[in-house]
Amino acid sequence: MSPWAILVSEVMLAQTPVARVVPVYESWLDRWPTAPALAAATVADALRAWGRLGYPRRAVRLHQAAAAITTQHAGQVPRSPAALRALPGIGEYTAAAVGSFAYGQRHLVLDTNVRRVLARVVLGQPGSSGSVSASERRDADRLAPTDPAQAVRWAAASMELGALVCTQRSPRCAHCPVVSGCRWHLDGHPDLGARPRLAQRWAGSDRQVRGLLLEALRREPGPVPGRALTGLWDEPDQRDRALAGLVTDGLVATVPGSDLFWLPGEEPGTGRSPRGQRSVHADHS
DNA sequence: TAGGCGTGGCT
DNA sequence: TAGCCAAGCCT
Repeated sequence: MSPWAILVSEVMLAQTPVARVVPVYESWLDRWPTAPALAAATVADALRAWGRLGYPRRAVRLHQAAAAITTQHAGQVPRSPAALRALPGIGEYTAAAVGSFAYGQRHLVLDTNVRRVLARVVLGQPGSSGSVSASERRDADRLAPTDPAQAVRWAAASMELGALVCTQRSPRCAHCPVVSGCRWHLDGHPDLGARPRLAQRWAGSDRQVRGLLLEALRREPGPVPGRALTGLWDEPDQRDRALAGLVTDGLVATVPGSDLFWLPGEEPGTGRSPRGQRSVHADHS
């Protein structure tokens, strides 16, 4: 796998089950095998190829990252954590994962699975929450091998352990290779309360409306009148709010007052490079 | 820093 | 059935 392929996989796998990622990932890399290839496409192309993976802003940010890689790094995914971290949509975890799995560097790859494993084994707690703490980094740094190649293996192994064995709801302790040293298991699986985060209501949420609107725009080849979107949701205020949010987030383009909406990159009109017809958001960036 | 951000399978 | 859950990032 190329560093670009690894970067794409990490972005897609964030918050999305691997089984759903695989087909999109394969067709995506088949179409855009390098960052410059994606950068040459439109955001609309990226959003349609993203399909129903969810969190479509990831597709927009991946497109932005591809552009930055093309213009600022000669088309090559950067190696340094700082440069990776500076790319749109690349946070601490993804930068560490790309540095590790693409370039063989030693990093603390603290995704939700690794953090849960460490919380249970080291602290005897059912899980972790919030942002990564200094003590979590100390524990991870103490446990990870010093040698970079071994540290990469350790990172991959600890992620797998959390994803397949030390799972959130039904941990398979009988099959766990480190159960004998797991403080949480030895303590009898205490449930120290601390609910991670209350699940947000889905039905009737702005997220649901955004999903409906974007799905409709993905299906259309070009600009769509706002009135064509009204039938998708019966509360006009919420529909307008959701649409405005999509524009703000760079997922939808429009011209203020025009009542036309489209996926960024497929501007209506003359067909010439339409400077003034980018999204409202882009005009201020 | 808590909350917003999609989607669909699983229990 | 209605939550719960899945390799985060950003503001």
